[in-house]
Amino acid sequence: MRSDLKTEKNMNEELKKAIYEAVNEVYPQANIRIEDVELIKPVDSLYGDLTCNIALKVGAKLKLNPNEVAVNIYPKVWEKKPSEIKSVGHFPNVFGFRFKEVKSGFINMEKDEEYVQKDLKEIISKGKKYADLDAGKGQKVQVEFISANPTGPLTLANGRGGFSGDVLANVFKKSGYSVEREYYVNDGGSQVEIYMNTMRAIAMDPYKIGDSTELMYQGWLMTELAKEIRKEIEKEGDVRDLTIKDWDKKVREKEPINRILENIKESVSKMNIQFDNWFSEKAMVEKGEVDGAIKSLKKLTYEKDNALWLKTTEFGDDKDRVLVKKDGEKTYFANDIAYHFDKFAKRKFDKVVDLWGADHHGYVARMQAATEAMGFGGKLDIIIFQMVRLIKDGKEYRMSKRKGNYVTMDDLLDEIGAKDAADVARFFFVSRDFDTHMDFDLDLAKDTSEKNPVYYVKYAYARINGILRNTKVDFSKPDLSLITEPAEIDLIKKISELPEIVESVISDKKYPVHKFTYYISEIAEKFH
RNA sequence: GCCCCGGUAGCUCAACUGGAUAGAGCAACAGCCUUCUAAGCUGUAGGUUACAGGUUCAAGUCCUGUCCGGGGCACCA
Repeated sequence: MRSDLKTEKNMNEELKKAIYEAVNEVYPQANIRIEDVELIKPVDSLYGDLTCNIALKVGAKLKLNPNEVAVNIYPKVWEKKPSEIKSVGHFPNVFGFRFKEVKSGFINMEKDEEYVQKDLKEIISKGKKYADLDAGKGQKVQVEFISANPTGPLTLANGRGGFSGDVLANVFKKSGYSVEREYYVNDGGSQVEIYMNTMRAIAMDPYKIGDSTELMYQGWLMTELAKEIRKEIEKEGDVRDLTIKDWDKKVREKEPINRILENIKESVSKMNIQFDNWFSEKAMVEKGEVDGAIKSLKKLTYEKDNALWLKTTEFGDDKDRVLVKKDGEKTYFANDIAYHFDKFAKRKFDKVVDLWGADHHGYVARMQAATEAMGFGGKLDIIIFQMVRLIKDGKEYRMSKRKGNYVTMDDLLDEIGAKDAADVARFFFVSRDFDTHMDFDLDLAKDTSEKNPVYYVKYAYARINGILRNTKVDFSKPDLSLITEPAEIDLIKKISELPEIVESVISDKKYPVHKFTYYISEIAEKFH
């Protein structure tokens, strides 16, 4: 089955071919290959809808004036008859684009009106399915994001990773992939033990920790939770004679990790994110999967200083890494390898995308190396996103000194205050390139006027719906000949860029989802 | 010391992967509207893309070096 989008792509290919042939007819000595012919979207619609720079290249090669070259080439192009399009039929212009002008050596082209109308027809008939691609047909992809340790609440950084991951998963779905969203719960390993021990210590003697110490927010929350748990234990009976062992047992019975995980799940749901899977590290370890994964890598490991090492340097890492420590404990890295082994070997994902904060970038090389060592090279993409600061009243915003400088997602959503706070946060967090440090402007986020880009877009959406409610137009039988206003055509052209944008986001390993926020702002602007 | 990311208008950021006159939103300024306030509408101005070289017909974009900011360099997780 051939989608209309493919037809457009094919037409572009035909156009390229026609240009290529035209150049070789007029300037055979330039030795232009078909790959040299580029069709580019101009920076400004002033220059039309599509442009070709081939005359600049030929001009440079043959030391000729590019303008003259362009003028000599373009008439030949539109003499060409594309092979395939004939059957499609009725376009007065066979390529969907007609010649506009030669300027600064560029051959500028304009999209044909009938072609624009055809786009509109497709947009109307497909509705929400417009720009659905089949690029990922039959492919399983997993997006893993947030995955914050269940030892504290979600913070700003998790907001960025969370919303971006969720949006990326949507884009994959739009591109035809079967998508799974996953949260990796780090509930195993020695870190949890340390956490439990600290909880027990605070619960036993909450005043020792006291109010005087400058604790980080996570520590602060931990203290609150430990005090709460102590109160519950006190209700159950006299605590004066309890031993450390008793305390340990009782604190564990209160399941502090699960409580925090529940808190995280609530925050995630407030963010309108739905995970398909909460993957427990602990459960994986208990199933013995780590040993299995290590075994599968046996040929690439060696013993040194009583520890077991993986030769990650053979796959581009700058040093080898320890899998099993000399005390016999497995490293976090070993668990992570098992986790990714599970994703690829057991669950058979064709592609996995992990979203990590910038503080994990040093971990990328070894994870990629391990993935390659396991035989799944090229299937893992790791997105590193830069840090987030919260700006309020023009200054970096911190919570009270006692709580340190962690700002939780719950606090942020409360602070924004609006009913649709999650939408606002989503838009803001997603609107920056992953490589850019982000300042989250709280004052702007709280503004509900059109100054706030989120509401600018939302109001446009509301107006569109208002018009649709009151209109008598029958969209099942649109009269396209009524579309003549330049503003209308402009808007349709913009909307019809969507398939291209979806495609470009998904095919770029950096997955620049921020493009969508700019795109919808432009649509809203053209609509207004 | 080494590695990663950034440096673009007063501020926060874009720039479709090397193309044309570097664009938006805030803020600023001018005018209009409103009984006042808040807001709104129209317009204006704002740039040697950190700096110095290099490659190219063409560089914010690629290469080299320097400076500044952020992050990271565990048998931690």
